[in-house]
Amino acid sequence: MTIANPSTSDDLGSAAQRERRKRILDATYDLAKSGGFDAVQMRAVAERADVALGTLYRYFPSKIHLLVSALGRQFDEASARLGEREIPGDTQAERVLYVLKRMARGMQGDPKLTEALTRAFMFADSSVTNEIHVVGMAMTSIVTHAMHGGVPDEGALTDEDVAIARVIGDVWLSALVAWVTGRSTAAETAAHMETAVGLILRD
Amino acid sequence: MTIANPSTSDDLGSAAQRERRKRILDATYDLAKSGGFDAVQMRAVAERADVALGTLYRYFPSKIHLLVSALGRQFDEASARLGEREIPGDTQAERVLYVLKRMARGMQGDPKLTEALTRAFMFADSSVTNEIHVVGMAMTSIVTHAMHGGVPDEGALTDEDVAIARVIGDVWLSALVAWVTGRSTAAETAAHMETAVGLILRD
DNA sequence: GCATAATTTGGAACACGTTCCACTACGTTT
DNA sequence: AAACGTAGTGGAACGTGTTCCAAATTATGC
Repeated sequence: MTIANPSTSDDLGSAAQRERRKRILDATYDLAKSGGFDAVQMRAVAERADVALGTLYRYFPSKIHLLVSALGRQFDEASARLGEREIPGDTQAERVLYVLKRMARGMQGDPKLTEALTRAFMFADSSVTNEIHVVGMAMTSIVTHAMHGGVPDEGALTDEDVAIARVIGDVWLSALVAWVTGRSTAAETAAHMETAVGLILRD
Repeated sequence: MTIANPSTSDDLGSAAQRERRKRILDATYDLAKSGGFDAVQMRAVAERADVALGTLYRYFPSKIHLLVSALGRQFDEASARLGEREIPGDTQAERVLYVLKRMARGMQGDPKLTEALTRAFMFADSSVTNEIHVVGMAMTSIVTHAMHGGVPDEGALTDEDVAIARVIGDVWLSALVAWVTGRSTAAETAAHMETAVGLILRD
């Protein structure tokens, strides 16, 4: 018996499988967008994606895997969009804040979606390492890209740059959780990020 | 009809109620310590605390409230223990790292417990704001105490000190989540915290 | 085109968080 | 001491994530 795992194996399977996978992620996205974490119910996802429950679980072994995969797709897209353009701002801090604010705006426009994806990310255990890694890389790449002003000069990426980007990503994540769970407002979150970036990126 | 809520009301109720509350938190602690988040099952907590399931829910309206309250008790104790002593180290960075490492050691000694409490903390929504606040304050107070060298000179606590402490707390939390969920090792976590504190607390 | 393997389906079943209810025990007021 | 209200008990029941299975469907090798 071949053990196929369409969600993590490198080869993406047949066209029909790729199509199913996309339908599932789209359904997840829609449900998350309209009702948040709680609305992403496995039976509902399966029904909307027009697959059986068992099939859904074959593609994504848990609700968390499913949501984190959807988050990964989001971040990849955001990262690609931002990668195309120059980032305005004269200092690293300004550019990073520009990008973070931009992302924050996007997320605030879809609070339910953001809540669902963030919750899943925070709840993920080690079985979701691969999917998490995708998100972490995208986050780091977004921040380093902003630090370097949007010029794709990858040679200039030092270890310290990456370390800094990871620290900023950490603060961003904590702030996001606080916002998503209603413990802080969007304005407080923005102010907090300014403080943090100001501290970390003193030029 | 008086609406009693023994878990959040300021007055802690009768001695019997305080006793029940303690038994419940102790049971939570024991179960979390031996089996982590999944082992803290409401029926199991109720049974071990010798309380009916309905009573458990009267004291703590959800599993998350329960675990976050237990976490709050932990942090309060840690904060009190640390508050008594002078913190060794010549610079703010050294002292903060000393304290963080100390806490990390404690947490690594009880990985299951740490996993349960951290998971709950990250999953909490706005209905848990009060309990979360207790934890946040304890964390901030631990870090600022370390920054000031352990001398209880509260007058010196500036807004910036608090902001810095919060940023460090954010990084610490993200690192903790990564460690708890098996995405990074204890050593990586420690190194990451050194980087972050070094960046944030350049004297 | 057939035989065989792999995948998908539909749905039952289970686990655990949560809710609800009827009943009992207890402490307070009078 | 009697009546009343509040808290606690025991247990059934419900919702949703997850698992499992037999039957149907689809893909693959010959």
